[in-house]
Amino acid sequence: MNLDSRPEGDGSFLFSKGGDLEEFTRNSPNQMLTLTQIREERDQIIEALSKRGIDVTDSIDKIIELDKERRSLPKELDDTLAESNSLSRQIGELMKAGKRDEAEGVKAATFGLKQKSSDLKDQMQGHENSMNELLYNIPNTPSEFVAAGKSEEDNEIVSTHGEQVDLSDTCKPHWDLAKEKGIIDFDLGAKVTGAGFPFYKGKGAKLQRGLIRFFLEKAEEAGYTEYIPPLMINSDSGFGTGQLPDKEGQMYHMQNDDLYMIPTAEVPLTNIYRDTLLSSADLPIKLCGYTPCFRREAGSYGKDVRGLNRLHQFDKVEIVQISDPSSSDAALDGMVAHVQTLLEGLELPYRILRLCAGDMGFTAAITYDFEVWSAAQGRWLEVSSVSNFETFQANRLKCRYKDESGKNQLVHTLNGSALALPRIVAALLENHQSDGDVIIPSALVPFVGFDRI
RNA sequence: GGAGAGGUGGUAGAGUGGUAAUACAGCAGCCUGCUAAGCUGUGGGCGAGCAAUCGCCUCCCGAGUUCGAAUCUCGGUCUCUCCGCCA
Repeated sequence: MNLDSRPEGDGSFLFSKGGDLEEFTRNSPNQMLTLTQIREERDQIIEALSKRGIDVTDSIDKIIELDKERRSLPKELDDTLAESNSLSRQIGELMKAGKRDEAEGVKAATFGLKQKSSDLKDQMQGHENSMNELLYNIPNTPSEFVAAGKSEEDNEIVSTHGEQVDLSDTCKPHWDLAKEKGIIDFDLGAKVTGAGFPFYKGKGAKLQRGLIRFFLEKAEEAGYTEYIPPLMINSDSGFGTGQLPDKEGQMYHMQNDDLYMIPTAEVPLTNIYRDTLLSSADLPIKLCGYTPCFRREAGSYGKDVRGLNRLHQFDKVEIVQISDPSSSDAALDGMVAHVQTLLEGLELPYRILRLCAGDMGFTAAITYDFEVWSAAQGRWLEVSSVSNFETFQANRLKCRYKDESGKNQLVHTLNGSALALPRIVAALLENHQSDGDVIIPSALVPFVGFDRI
C-alpha cells in the first residue's frame, strides 16, 4: 500500500511518521520502559524491524551506548540535590537561631553544589536529546503475525467475501452517476472552496447523514461510547498521536490560534487519554465518534484522485479502543469483525488484507485493510484500516494503567475506520446500479429514508 | 475583545520566603462483638534496595530571583465574575 492508495478512513498512517516524541524526562516511566525493551530485547527488535526492510542495528547500539553513559547521572544528580537541600535546611535553622555568620558560611558551601547540579542537568539533557533523535526514527516493531515485505505486493489476502462481478460495461463510475443524479457537486465545491471540497445535495446529503447514523448506531450496539469531539486540536495532541511534527504539512493549521484541523477523529478521541493513569477495571475502553476529517494531501500523487477518491474534507466514523496488553489481539479481532458487519449490511463485496511489515504505517504493529470491490470500476477500493499500535502510541501519550499487582503498565491502543464515507458512497453507487438507478441496501433504508436514487 | 478574581492531594480547605496544616472519603493493619466504632498507618511519580527503608521530583505549566519558592517576578494556560460582541 503506497501513500496514494491509502484509505481515507485512517489518518494514523498518513500522519504518523513522527516517531516517538516523548519528552525524555528522567521521571518518565514510559520512556524508561522503552529503553528497558531496547536494552533487554536488542536482537528481537532488530530482527522484527528487519521485516520492514530496515536495519536499525546502528541506531539501537548507539541508543544503548548513550543510555549506558546516562544511567549514572540521575543518581548523581539526586545525591547532589539531596546535599543541597540539606544545607539549605541548615541555613534556615541557623537564621532562625540568629546565627547569621554561621549561615553565611554554609551558604558558601552551596555554590559548588549548585553549579554541579546544573552541569549534571545539562549533561542529562544532552544525552536525552541525542537518544530522542535516534528514537524518533525507529518505527514500531511489527507483530509476530505480520509478514515481512516491502510493498503492497507482499500484503496477505486474509479472506474474500461476496462476488466480484465486472460491470464496467453496463454501470457508471460514481462521478458520472453522482453528477447525473445531482447528488454530489464537485464543481460547486471548487467554486466555493476549492478542489476536494464537494457539496452533497438532496438525496446525496441524506445518504451521508443516513450512513453516519447507521455506522454510529452499529458502533453503539457493539459497545462503543459515542463522542462528538472538537474538530481542532492543539499541538500537544498532535504530538500525542504522532501527527506532529513530521506530518505537520498534511494538516490544516490555524496560525492565529496555533490549532490544527483534525485529519481523523483518532486524534481527539485517543488524546482523551493522554497523560492518564487508568485502573485495570477501566479497561477496555471503547469509543467512537463521527467527525469530518480535513487533509491537505500536500504532495499527493497518483493516477486516481477523481471524484470521491481523495478529498480534503470527508466524513468518517472512527472506533478506538484502549486495552490491556493481554486483550489487545482479541480487541483487534473484534474491531475487524465489527467492520465486516458494516460491509455486509451494505451488501458490498469486500476482502481483508493483512499488511506486510513494510507497507504498514510507522506506528502500527499490525494492520488489517478492507477493500471493497467496485463493479463499475472493476477494481478494489480501500475503505478501512484497523490497527493495533500496542504500546507505541501509549508510550508517546503517557497512557498507563495499574495492573492487578499494582504496577503501572502501558496500555495498548487500537483504532479503525468504521467507516469512512466517500469510498463507501462510491462503492454503493457503483455496485448497486439497476436500470440506471441506485438501489439502497435494505439495512440502510431506515436510516436514509428512501430506497433508491 | 476589555477589566477583575482565582487554580494547593480523591474531596473540602489552611498556608505571603525556611521545605505542604486540618477534616472527610478511600485503602491497609490492629483492636473490640453489637445499628459497626475506635486506634494506627497511608497523596502521586521516579530511582536505589530482598526488604524495612532511603533519596529525588511533584502546590496549573514554563522560565527567573534566592542558600532556599505553594509563597516573589515574567510569560503561558484554564476557570469564575462584570462589560462588550454574538449563533
